[in-house]
Amino acid sequence: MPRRPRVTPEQILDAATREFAERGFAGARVDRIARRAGVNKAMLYYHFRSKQTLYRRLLRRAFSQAGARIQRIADSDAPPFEQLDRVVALFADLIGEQRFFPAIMLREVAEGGAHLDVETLGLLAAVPGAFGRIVARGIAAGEFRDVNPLFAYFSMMSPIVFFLCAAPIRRELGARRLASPDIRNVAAFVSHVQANMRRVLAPDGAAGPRSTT
Amino acid sequence: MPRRPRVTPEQILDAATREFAERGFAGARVDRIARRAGVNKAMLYYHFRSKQTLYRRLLRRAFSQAGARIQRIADSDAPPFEQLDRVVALFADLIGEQRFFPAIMLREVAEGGAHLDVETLGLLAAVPGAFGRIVARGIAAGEFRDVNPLFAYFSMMSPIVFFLCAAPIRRELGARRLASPDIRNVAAFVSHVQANMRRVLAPDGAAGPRSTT
DNA sequence: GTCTATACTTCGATAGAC
DNA sequence: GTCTATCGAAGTATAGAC
Repeated sequence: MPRRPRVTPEQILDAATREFAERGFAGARVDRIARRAGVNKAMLYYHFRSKQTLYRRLLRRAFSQAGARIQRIADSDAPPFEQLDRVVALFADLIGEQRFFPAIMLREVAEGGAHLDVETLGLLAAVPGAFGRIVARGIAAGEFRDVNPLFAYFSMMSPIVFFLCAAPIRRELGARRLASPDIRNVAAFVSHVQANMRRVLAPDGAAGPRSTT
Repeated sequence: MPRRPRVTPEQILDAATREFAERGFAGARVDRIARRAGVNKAMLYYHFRSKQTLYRRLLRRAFSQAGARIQRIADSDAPPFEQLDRVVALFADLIGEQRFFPAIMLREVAEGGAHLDVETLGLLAAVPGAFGRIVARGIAAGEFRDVNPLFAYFSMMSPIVFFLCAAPIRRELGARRLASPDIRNVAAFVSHVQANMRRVLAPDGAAGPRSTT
């Protein structure tokens, strides 16, 4: 029975996520990823053919997880407005669990998806896809007003990702008294986005239901 | 009377904006910036001390312009909901004019502001600052409901920046039939965000005014 | 599977002539 | 102000022993 390797590829992916998040694809150093994961460079290249392979593998892992969990909400029999609240909270949770991943998303968007291959693109597309099904179902049920599901996706996801990623800059601005320092509260912002989305999707003339939490 | 230099520092800044947007700070190549601007590397280093100096200078230029133009809207005597519509449209316009800048913003946020010095941070902070004054004035006038102005800023700015930056990826997904290909319409998305913000800021019980355009 | 040592390349920055 | 040539540092990737 073979002994479990001391450092698993999984741990290398974790270290790489952090490095790519902090420095970007070009700025990431394979040396540093290896050191952070507790392996040497040769070991890393043994498990992953190249820096790019490593990068794509961690993207696929994160997109798969996110897509599956959103789809689970879509498949639940909760009413549309509750699914909406839940999916907003899920995004914040995902970021809490994978603290370094959203920065990678931001960079990849900025780069125009330069490092994405077809398989990774497919997994990425499943995320707005699953969200879109929630919105479409709400519209079909007459609970949501008729909006473009992809527009709704961007209106929901972008503020969450942006606000949470910008935490270090907001902290810096607060410390230097360039902005009010009291708005670091992530939970408050998540509630704000939930309230926004209820208003955005409420049918004309209705104020939309209050929080379901 | 001295002859105007063939290539002005201004042109170098433009070339650098594009290069930094496409490749990020670490991925940007000084050689390429020089070539794109039509100067040689030594000339570039003559005008700008280092890669980092160049980078900060272009950030300051863009933040100053954006901050000033938002403040101009805030200083106008247009009613709050119209100022809101205008500032959303302004963001889209700014991106149209400085097509490559938002990608730099996205990356800088992802990086936690690692390349920003105090002066640049100050100019950056003026952007949400000016927007916040529009919101605060609307709240004081009883036209907007009471929301955190910075929350409102992120709710407005993030979708615009994200959606426009993601255009290449959306195009790619459409071409590969991984997503519906028909949603490239920037103008439609801007209208969507304007409508969203009116709903977000409308006082409780009111549906908020219709479009003012 | 694990490691050390290193080959090969690229890049930021500068020297120094004009 | 403008240019050519180049230095030195740092990076990805691999060779080859164990």
